[in-house]
Amino acid sequence: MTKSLKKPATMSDVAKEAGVSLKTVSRVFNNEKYVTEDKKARILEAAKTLNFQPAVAARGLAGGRSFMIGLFVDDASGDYVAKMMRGLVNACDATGTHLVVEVIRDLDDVSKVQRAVASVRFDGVILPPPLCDAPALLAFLRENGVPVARIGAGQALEDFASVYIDEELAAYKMTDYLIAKGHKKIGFIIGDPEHACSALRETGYRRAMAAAGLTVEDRFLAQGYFNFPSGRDAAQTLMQGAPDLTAVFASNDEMAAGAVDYLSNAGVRVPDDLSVVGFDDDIAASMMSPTLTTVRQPIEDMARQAHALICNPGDYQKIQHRFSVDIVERQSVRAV
Amino acid sequence: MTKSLKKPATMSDVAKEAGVSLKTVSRVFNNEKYVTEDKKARILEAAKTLNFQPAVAARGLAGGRSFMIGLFVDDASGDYVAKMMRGLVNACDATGTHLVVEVIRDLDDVSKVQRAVASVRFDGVILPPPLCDAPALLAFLRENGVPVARIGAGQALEDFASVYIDEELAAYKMTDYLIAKGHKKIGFIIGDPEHACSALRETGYRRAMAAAGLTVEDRFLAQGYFNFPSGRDAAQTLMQGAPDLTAVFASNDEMAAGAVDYLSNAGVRVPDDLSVVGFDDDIAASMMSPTLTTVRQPIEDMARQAHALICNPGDYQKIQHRFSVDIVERQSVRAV
DNA sequence: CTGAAAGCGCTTACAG
DNA sequence: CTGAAAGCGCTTACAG
Repeated sequence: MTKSLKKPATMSDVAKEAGVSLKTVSRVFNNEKYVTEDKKARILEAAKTLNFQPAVAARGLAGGRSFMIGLFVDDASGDYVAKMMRGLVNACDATGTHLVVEVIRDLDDVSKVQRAVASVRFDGVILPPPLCDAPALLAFLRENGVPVARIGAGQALEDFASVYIDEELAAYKMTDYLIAKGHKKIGFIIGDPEHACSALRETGYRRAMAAAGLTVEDRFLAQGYFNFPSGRDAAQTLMQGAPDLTAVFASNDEMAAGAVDYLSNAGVRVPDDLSVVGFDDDIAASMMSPTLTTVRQPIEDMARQAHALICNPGDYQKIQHRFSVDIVERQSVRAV
Repeated sequence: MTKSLKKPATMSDVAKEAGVSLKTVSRVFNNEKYVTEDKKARILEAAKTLNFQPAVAARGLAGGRSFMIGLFVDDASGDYVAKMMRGLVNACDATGTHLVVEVIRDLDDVSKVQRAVASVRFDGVILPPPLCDAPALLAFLRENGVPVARIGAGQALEDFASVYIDEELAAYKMTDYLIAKGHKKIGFIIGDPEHACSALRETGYRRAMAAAGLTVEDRFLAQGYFNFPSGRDAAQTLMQGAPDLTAVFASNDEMAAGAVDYLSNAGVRVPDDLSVVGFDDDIAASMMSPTLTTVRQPIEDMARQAHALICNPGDYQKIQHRFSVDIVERQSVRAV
């Protein structure tokens, strides 16, 4: 009736219990073929009664796989990271691999990455923005042969796996959506210049405006940094320079939320006086009021796919996986 | 000029390069004493030029430490998790240890935990709510001798390290704050019953009311589940049954945000018609409008401390570390 | 203060 | 289909 008291069972314990060799046990835990069903069953049963689970440390040392997937982020906060983590943890569970999170603040200093990589020997590393576009980091990982999957990268790179959306097209569509609603003077809040997607989304906005024959005046644009306060500030700038706008497209939801916050405090009603849209379908988008019309990108799925690209030994490089986006219509837009 | 091309350097490489034995190199990387400064310097230099970093897998196998800290959560979303992660990653960086995130959805099913623990052999595991109060999980970890640090646990447990705040006192203070502002009819939105803190916060609220000679009628209470929609629903329930309330204390910020959302859509102005306060100082608290008065608990610091309790070989058990809280005054309360 | 030996728990070739 | 041997890169006792 006593449970396992301290020392975890080892593969040899299982081998002995099942009356087979070490190697045979190893085979079943690695899904190799050539093991009779008979033995396999005995081994699995022995493993179960002994509560055996192969130790990743030993497997790593002997086999060259660490069973560790690195998620490198510049900041662990935010709904974007949370969504990636959900997708990744899920994929990890399904593959017997584990998610280790590393925060890399300085995109130009590779030393921390080098230490992490050298000590953990990740089976692969996931790089969300803005790390996915950091040249120094990418170069280091390439030189050291670390499998990489980039999420939401701004530009394609032949030798790295990548999952992404067409940022420019997405912004184009959203702008077009606003235009279809009758808006002509549409403002735009630019994202953090450090993120490659910022320029792409701006381009999409400009293209859509141009395609509709609408002019983009300088005063229609304001610089933000993908966070709430900068959205607030940008809205203020916009309202001062371009009070004639009927809609504002913030290039992410946090900024949109900041903008709406500023506006409501300034007595500008959304969407009655001004329509506002965002990008990401951040959790904040459904928690604010009015709820925010935004571009949804399937981050959780993208993360899962990124994990797959890393784990499948197939030529993971060269694999570029594009995801499509939807516009989620909520309450923050009004037709004019 | 060629950089490290593939195979990472090993400790033997460093030993050779520095002209010492393997063991001596090992000594300096483990901060053992008895190494002459002279040799130590040579070793460190050799390590640097070779870009050497001890492999955790090898260290783990030989030394019995995995250098992995497990963060077990029931859901990877939310600002609470983000804050913990920030504190933990920070502590990990400082100690050469790594953060592995595992999502445990079923609090009664130990099988997933058992698999993770057996394969990774965590140096320790961090348990935030509600996992920190899950009996089955705790029992398993105890039986297997896994060092544990609980964050925000509802009840003390002699044999597990714990960092926490006095939930009841915090809720008492917040209620008292509202009372000091002249409120007498104060509503309360109860948190998820699965979280031990929910009952404690409710008790704090009730005690403060009683201490002030105020009555808590049943209609002053509504059940929530610590998320936005449930806050919205609870506010509706409250407004229907107790339209005479002048303040509502939501036992976390997400519910408070949901409540405010419902209220503003229902034409109830916050704080003019009704004051609302929350708990946590979630990022949402400063992003909503009005900004939310709430209880701030130092989650990041608590997480760092939890990590320390696990890593310091001292009798980590028995160590119960209490943190204090502050009331953050913002815009959602009005004196009556 | 320093080092040679053994071994951690697996997987990798290699034989059969 | 199965197993015995060697070795992954470190740390642990143990000697000196």
